[in-house]
Amino acid sequence: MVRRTKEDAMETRSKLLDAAEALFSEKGVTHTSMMHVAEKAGVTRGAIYHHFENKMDLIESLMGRVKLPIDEMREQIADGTVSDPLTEIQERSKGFIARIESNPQVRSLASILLHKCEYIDEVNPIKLRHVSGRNECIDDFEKLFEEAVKKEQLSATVTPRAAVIGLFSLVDGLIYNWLLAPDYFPLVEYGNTAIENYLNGLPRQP
Amino acid sequence: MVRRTKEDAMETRSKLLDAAEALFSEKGVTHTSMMHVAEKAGVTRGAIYHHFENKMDLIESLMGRVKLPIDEMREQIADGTVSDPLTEIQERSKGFIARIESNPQVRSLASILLHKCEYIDEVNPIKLRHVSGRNECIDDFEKLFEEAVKKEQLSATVTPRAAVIGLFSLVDGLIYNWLLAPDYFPLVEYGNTAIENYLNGLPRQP
DNA sequence: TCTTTTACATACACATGTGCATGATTAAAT
DNA sequence: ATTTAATCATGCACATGTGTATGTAAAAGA
Repeated sequence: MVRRTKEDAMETRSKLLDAAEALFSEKGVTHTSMMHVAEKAGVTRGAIYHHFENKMDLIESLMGRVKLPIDEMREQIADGTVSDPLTEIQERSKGFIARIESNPQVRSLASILLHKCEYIDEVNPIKLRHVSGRNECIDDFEKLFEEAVKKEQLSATVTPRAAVIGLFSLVDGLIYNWLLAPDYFPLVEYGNTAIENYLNGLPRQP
Repeated sequence: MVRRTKEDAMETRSKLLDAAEALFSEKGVTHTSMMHVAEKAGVTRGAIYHHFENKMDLIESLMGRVKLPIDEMREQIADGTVSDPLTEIQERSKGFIARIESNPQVRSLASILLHKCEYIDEVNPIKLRHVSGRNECIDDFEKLFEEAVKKEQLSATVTPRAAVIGLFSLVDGLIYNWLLAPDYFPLVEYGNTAIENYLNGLPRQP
């Protein structure tokens, strides 16, 4: 078979991305060759190099295909100020880990980001994808914490930035460890209580 | 030069391990070849294959050379029961991240474990090194939390295991994010307050 | 209908990495 | 003093991966 219809081409492209996603999250990025991806997708390497420039381009397309939880959060957070910033923070954090557990594709990408690739240098698109939207997201949450202090939900001694870093680290650590061994603990159950405990531990207004 | 003294041999072995450690944490494990290590150590590949069987053996020796913070904690925790388990937990957690920041070699290994290798399968010695002592360490901390409940420092509603998972995830996340961009936040300062906040948020005895 | 372009397959050239076998020289053992 | 064995260096065979150039048949366009 050669030169099928345009819809067929998009389908093979999707199959290639699916194959890459599965193989990357299973065997790691560097341990997966283009031939592995092609075989899994049922085509030859030529098909890959027609749709993508190289492995990096393939990875970028893979990452750009899904909206990660962090991107979704940013969109929701953008629309105006909230009345109860502290519970807003809590709900968004819980929704974050909930999406990791419920959505298999998001889980695969998170696994690739956290466990199946090596952060070698600054120009690594995987690393960029990981930290770019994240830093902006941290800024957004910092504003929420500032609001919480302003509304006297939290003590003025709370450093918003430090509070955000702690919260994000907690969420990251939960996901990191859960993906390492998903049977070891229930992510949403333990994660939700951990988030609650952390937020409850922040100094309140006397 | 060939066949030097036995002390010389141990020195070249050390140089090889040093070179591997530096290169692994800089360029990633899979992107570092045996020739790179040999060149950095000032020898040829033959020297490596004399001292180590293969890359995996080199990695294992690398990991076994230093005592990671988690190993140190386990030793200290073993000697008898403590009077104040909650502050014991807090001090150990703080000491953990403090050692990451202060000891460059520990920091390098942590960077390799968290960012510079791919967890491909179960027999990966790096992954084993990472999770083996860890699970036992979790068990130890679980006992400390049980003690804290028994001594009525914490409410009986606290699930010790969930509390440990949360604490470890927080510490892991802090280290993970800090190693990703050390200039982004002060690890010990933010980390200590985050740990305090988390522990303060655990339900207390009324 | 004819031409052009697309969507791949095939094949080649090249680079890189590994494992091992062998060689050379001297420390260590006898 | 002689033999043995350790410490590397050197070189070969092999495998794997990449990028690209070229071929091909059908879809798209004119």
